[in-house]
Amino acid sequence: MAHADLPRLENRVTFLTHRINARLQQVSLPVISPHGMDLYSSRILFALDQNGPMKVGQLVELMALPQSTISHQLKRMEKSGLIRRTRSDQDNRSVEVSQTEAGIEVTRICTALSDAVTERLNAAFAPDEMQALIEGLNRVFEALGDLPSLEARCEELIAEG
Amino acid sequence: MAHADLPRLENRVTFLTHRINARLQQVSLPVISPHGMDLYSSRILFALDQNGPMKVGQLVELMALPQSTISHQLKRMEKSGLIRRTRSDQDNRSVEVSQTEAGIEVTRICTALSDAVTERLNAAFAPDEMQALIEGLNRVFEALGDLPSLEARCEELIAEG
DNA sequence: ACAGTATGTATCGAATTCGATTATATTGAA
DNA sequence: TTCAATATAATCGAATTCGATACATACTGT
Repeated sequence: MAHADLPRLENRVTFLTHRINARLQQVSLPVISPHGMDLYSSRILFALDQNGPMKVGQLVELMALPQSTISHQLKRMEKSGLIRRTRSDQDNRSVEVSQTEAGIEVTRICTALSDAVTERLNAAFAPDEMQALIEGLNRVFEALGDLPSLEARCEELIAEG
Repeated sequence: MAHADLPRLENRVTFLTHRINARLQQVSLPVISPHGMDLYSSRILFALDQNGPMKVGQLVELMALPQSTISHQLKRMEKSGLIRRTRSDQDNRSVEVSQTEAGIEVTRICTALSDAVTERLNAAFAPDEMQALIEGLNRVFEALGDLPSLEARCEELIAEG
């Protein structure tokens, strides 16, 4: 419970993931921004390519981003001709998102980028290490899931001083 | 080399780190935004508290963000009275950043938040697992370091089709 | 000395993010 | 059937991000 056994900033998982994302951004933008893409839109295309058409809500869930952020991304992607948005027949509230021909073409870039990164990381880890890392990251994501109790604990720590 | 052995989006390290960051944002903002903080400024305060005064360039390095982003953050943090910026005596080009009294006070919130998250994650992992995870993430960060060759490999993959 | 280059930050402007709100469609209950 | 509650996505507006550029100081070789 003492403070002393808590790690320094550079050894905290969430700080490390921040740095990884920040650096990935620097690697990725030069490759994909010439095609009018960024990391978010790139992942959306990747997901559509992998899963087929998806509802907006599913993309929000997958990306774990605010709904308005996804909505804006999709609007831009539609405007630049990468995706189509069509209201579902079953439920007219929801919207189905699918790649256009142009989108499929651009997805090749996104896939290549992600594959290049994945190759690079696979080269830096033994297969079982990589597997453990992926499982660990999934567990981290899950552990962040119960937000209310985490906030509560936080208030507690603040009160403790 | 075949395509088939590359993992799905949900099992790629960089996508997992993205989701972790996105979810962390959702956990954190309710706690710190009432105090005028966000994750970036929170980490900057944490770093200053841990390391003492730092130069702007050191913060850029640590945070792995664009220099202009850090500069803007610091400007806002100075404006809201959390930090001081003073030009270095040794080198008048560089600027030393340090916490103010108010900044030290707010740091308690930032630390509590980070500690609450760290506690939560420590509870979800055995100590050696956590250690392996941290080392793995550091290795991921390093592996993303050699940007030119990564970009080159990417172009190669695009060309291959 | 001093031109040329390198280094360290700040600023500018366009694009993006995101909480709050609005718009629309569906469901359920009286 | 009617209408309140819920579900889904788009829009609005303020704040943030970030590449490009400007600016100021330090270094270097001649």
